[in-house]
Amino acid sequence: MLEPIEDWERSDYCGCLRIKDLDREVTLMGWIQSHRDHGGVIFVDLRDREGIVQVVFNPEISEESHKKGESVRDEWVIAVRGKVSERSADTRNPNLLTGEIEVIATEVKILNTSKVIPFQIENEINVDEHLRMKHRYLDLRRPIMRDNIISRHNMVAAARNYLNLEGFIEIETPYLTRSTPEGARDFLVPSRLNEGAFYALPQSPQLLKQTLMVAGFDRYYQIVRCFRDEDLRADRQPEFTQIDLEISFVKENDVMNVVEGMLKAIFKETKGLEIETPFKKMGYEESILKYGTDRPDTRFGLELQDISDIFENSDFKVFRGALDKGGIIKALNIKGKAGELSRKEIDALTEQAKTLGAKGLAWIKISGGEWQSPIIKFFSKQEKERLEKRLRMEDGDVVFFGADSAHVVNLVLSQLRLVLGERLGMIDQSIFNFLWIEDFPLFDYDQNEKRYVSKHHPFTSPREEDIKILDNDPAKVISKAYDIVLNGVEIGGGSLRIYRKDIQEKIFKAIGLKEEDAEEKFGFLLEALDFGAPPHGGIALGLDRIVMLLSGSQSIRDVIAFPKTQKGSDPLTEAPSEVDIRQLLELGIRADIKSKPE
RNA sequence: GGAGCCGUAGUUCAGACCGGUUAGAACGCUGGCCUGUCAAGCCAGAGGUCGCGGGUUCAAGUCCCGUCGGCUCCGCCA
Repeated sequence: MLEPIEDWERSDYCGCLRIKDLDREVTLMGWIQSHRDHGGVIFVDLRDREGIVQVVFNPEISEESHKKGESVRDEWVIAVRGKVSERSADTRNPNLLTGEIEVIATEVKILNTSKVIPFQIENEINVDEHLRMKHRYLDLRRPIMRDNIISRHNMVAAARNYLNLEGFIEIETPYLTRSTPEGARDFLVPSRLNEGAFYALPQSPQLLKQTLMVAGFDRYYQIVRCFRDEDLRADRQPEFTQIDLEISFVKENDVMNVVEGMLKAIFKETKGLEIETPFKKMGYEESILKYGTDRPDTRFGLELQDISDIFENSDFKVFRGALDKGGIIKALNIKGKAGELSRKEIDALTEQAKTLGAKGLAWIKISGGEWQSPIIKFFSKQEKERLEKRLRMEDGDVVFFGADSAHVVNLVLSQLRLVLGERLGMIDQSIFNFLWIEDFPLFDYDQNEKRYVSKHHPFTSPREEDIKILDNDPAKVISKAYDIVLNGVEIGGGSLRIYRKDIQEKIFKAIGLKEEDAEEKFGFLLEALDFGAPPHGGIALGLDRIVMLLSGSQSIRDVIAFPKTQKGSDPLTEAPSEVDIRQLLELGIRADIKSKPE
């Protein structure tokens, strides 16, 4: 039944045929999207990567082709020769780009069959993701997935094109590199030639791209895979792709200009969208204050307000207690939406807040001039007045409160802000809202390890004016780092780097890295800094996340051809897998192998 | 490491709260009819290790314990 392709050559993509191709003899090859057998005439929707066209099998045109048309099933692969003809007015399909025409089959070859597919090849499916991944070759046949992958390709092409024209040189850095156990957990690769030693897959090419600056390649980029052995999320995979770049002899704005130009080109070329540059900028402190996060979604307002001062001497134990423990109190006023939020819904939000570590979620609802709230009875008259004035509370408002450590309050209220923004339809889904966050503190204090740690990474330059307080007031030091945020998603981060050895050593000292440890881990960089390192800076953009936002996908997995599940496994290849004991012996590695029959 | 939701025909789900006859529906699949459909239609039919293991019970898809897997989130992600 199956026939070889022989000398048949495809003349067109199914999805590309139009009325302009009328009367042409074409040869198509593709998959059967659906077949409709009317006993006489048979219709087949033939699909390839460009789309679908209707093929007609008419026994009066070709008895043999019609017979084959009767036998075919969904997802079989066929080749069709036939003539492009115009559909009559009443049989046109406006839902298909090819809907004005159809191909009348004169000759057919069945190239391959298919088992019955486990899920439909169409956009709107609701199928377990494990099943989709196990049959990824089918999942990727779905138009929406195909478009995501193609859109990703177009985006990379646009980025390369822009950077090439701007004088950047793409340079590859090794994937087998050295473990530097600062930051994320490394994926390790045992070295056979050096028993007991390991390579690490790079978390980013950070140190090597800085080395390239010292080498004089003053404008570098790379579309590069990075690896981090941490837990997965909807927007986090253990291997992901960055648009990584680094430039010598620049200031923050120069890097930002390149990124803005590149994103402008990408959106123009892949979406036909004009995005406005330069992007808005916001200081880290302002972002935390108003939005409770360093990646605010600024497509809508709904800002948080710090009201700690109002309750400094309050009798309300919950609020006062939070303050006494060094915490804060913040409020979120949902203007005029009291009618839209039921008590039941507020209770559900409270439960949600608890999963984030809050002890509860206080609220006040104003309706008919009445303040309804389980906590209002604990407020003094003065507190009520100051609250009303500060939050501009009016009839119809709902106010939510967070009182806890700054971390919990910001986490809970920033989440609540997003949930309510979405729920109440305050977000314009058609907008792409870019924002730079700058003036990050250089360090965070790690409570567990009782030491300062780099907020960005230890090669980030502090502001010149802060170098003198590095030793005695590290918490106050501001860095020359910048993050770029799109619709509340961090899509990239970068900084001006340290290019002087003495300052780099000071930073290592500030984060408690001993001289000999610094020497062992980063000795090559420190030495390079001693051989004429130019001032330089750069950024890394998360390619997968940008494609995710650009395509309106809910998960990064939908823009990666072969992603991993939350457990880091791949249902298609069944990676990771156990390995042969002989492989381990060669590597000088012992492991607890669960015995597994052949 | 922790929290939540989910797992029943090929697929998506109902059945579970309140244990009891032969586990249902839709789509898909198979066969038949059908010359203008495009989510084709009509008729007939097949299809189940209720994720897995253990427990309670006269009796478990349903209750209990454990475990595996998928998703979301916290921690983690310099």
